[in-house]
Amino acid sequence: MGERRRDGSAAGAGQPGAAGQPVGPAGGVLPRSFFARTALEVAPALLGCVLEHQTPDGLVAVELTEVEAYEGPADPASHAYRGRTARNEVMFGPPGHAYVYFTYGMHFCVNLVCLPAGAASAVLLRAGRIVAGAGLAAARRGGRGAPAAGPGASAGVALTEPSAAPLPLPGRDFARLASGPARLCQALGIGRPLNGADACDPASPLRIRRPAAEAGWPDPSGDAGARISRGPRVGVASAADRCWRFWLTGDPTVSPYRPHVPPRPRSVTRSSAAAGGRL
DNA sequence: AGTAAGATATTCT
DNA sequence: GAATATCTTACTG
Repeated sequence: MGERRRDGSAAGAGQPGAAGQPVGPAGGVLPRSFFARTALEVAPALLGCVLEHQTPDGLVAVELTEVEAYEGPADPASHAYRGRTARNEVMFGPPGHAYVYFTYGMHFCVNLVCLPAGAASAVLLRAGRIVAGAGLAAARRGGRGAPAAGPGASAGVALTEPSAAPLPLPGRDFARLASGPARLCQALGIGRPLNGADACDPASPLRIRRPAAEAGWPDPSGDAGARISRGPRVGVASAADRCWRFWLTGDPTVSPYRPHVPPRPRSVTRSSAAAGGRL
């Protein structure tokens, strides 16, 4: 299980046309019944599906390459582990909706809710390959050496010059556009306003579509199953033994696994220094 | 290559 | 006050 690849050599292979136009519509929107199962069942089935966000600036779509399942009360790593709060309320709602949360004071992450209303379960969308709107995605990401996103920079970025990041990007940069849950949100322009959006509604700005024509989907037990790997979730301290992270084997957009790193003892913060901390 | 530090919302102790 | 489902930049070898 812990197989992982870090090469980006094949990244350009799936890049959209030089004009950055959509390569073609994916399949129809996933039915709500698709999400009326446990996150553990939904997660691997989501791989290869297409998440798209329509805004006045344009459309950006990604094919999901990496996801993680989070169950509710039985999963110590889940936001729902300790019950309902203002933040995780959407997790307790009907399936197929987006649970967007803000973390580390800077980043957004997006989940898709599973199980019927009343139960809390969701799949975290960790990475994807851009299949439409790569130019817009790159502009949102700041072109390349994007300055660290300040609060509020992830969602309403001023796009004065979309051509600032012409395609094709170098393979490595293209692969990194949505490689990681916060990067994925930034590339798609997903922010707090989309919390609760119905991804199963074709009229919603945020939609989840089935693959255009994936052999073996949605039954991963066939040949397609060989392309899916699984391992422990990234960055979770508790329940690290649960292998609830799923990704497309060898895909360059999948972020390398990072075990949870316990925070270093903070040396001297402003507040502690002001309080008279020694050094 | 790897390691360190910073930004700081939300929740829990 | 401390931890967290993160990412970027700056530094060292």
